[in-house]
Amino acid sequence: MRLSRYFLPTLKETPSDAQIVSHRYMLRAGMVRQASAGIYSWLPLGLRVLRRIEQIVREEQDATGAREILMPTIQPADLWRESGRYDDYGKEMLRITDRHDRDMLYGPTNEELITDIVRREIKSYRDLPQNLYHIQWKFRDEVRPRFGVMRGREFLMKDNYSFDLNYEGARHSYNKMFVSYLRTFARMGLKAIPMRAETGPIGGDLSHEFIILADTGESAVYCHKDLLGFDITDQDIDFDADLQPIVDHWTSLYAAADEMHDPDSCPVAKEDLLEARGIEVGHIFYFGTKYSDAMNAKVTGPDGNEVAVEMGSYGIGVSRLVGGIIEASHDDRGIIWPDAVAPFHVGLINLRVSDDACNAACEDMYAKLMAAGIEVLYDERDASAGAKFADMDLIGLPWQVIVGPKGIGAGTVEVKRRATGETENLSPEQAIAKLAG
RNA sequence: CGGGGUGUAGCUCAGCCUGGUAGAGCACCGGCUUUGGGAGCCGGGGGCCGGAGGUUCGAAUCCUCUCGCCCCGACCA
Repeated sequence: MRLSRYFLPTLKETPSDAQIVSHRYMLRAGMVRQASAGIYSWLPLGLRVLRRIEQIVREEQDATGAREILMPTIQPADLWRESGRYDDYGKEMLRITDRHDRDMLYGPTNEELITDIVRREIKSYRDLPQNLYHIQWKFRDEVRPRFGVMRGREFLMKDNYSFDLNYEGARHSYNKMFVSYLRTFARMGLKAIPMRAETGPIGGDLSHEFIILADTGESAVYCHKDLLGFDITDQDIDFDADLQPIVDHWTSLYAAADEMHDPDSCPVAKEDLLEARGIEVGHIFYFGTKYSDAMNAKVTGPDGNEVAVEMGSYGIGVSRLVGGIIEASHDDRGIIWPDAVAPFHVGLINLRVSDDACNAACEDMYAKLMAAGIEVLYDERDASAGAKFADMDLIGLPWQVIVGPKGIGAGTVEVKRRATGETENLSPEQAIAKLAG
């Protein structure tokens, strides 16, 4: 992509209403613009990151056997009256009336809709288990939106819902998501720690929040420091196998969010206890037959009797992750994208567009990088070197290739790793080989 | 929803206390010169000072009401 033909409105100065670092950088890097409190438009660079994250989530969901659907943003109020939540939800739910004076709402979540779909179509235990997900915009009319996209009113969320015949099946569905979430966040370059969460009226041990650590996290978290060394990426997972050992391993060490932590009864020795700030990026829980009972979602079991299906629901805050990743990965010059979610792999900087040799070298490099399947953002604007360096550091692409008259004379280009600042002078061929590898 | 703050050019802000008809830097447009970490000079465009009402000869400035946005708390993916 040629930068002069892209839409990347970067800001040199920090907009005054952005306080935390991810919000400031998302505005400055031209990723989003605010439409209203907690509601954002996504500009090209931000959208690319959002799509990257979404795709990783999608692939990891598919790998578990979950199936993607797409439910609407606007839902009829009647379904929520069935479950009893229309009155319970309060002002967080955005209520709308259509032209026929029917009560509608902008969905804050989708248990009612999915339960309605499943109860119509799933009649026999033979049709179970089932796990359906979608990635869709939600709206919760937060009293106080803040932190940019991390606590918006409108947000993109992956949510899915599992349906099983019995508790054992539901538990396996839950474990699948538990393991899947570990893999999903690890692929994004994040260290996410599962923590016991409040389970509400159902009780039991089947609710976990997945929290990434960042100094600016919104809540305090406490965990055994050895948890940071756990790794899920070094093993192949068979989602049909018993996943309980993996879950047991990850839950063997203490980890608790603020509201679940009691310093007096904490089993971890002080020197082993990590106190940090965290951002919740995922939440999974089992809720049994809460909705299937209320909404009459039953199947005929092997014994010929009807039973309410066992359900669980699982959420990942896709748009929140964009901010969360920045919180976890930045420096004082800008964003440092993990490779897996970076909007482009390489930023190519032409330091002197008025120089024929420099242009020719850049054009050649640009064409060859693209031919190698590498996503490149090519800064061929007629701007000062300093401005280009500053913008490229700000938008945080993993690699920079800097082409200027100095290097051209020596037959080299400069390859810089954004995260470390390390640079190497390489021939164009060596540079391409390095970036492709 | 309680408490606090803020609204002046695209952005960051000054001017307000002590009323006299709007400014700076950056950005933008034109020209020339520059060119390895947000360049220089010259010229230019852009603002019903969030909105409504009031006081006054006169309001960005004082008063009242209202709306937006931000921060702290309670609440939350």
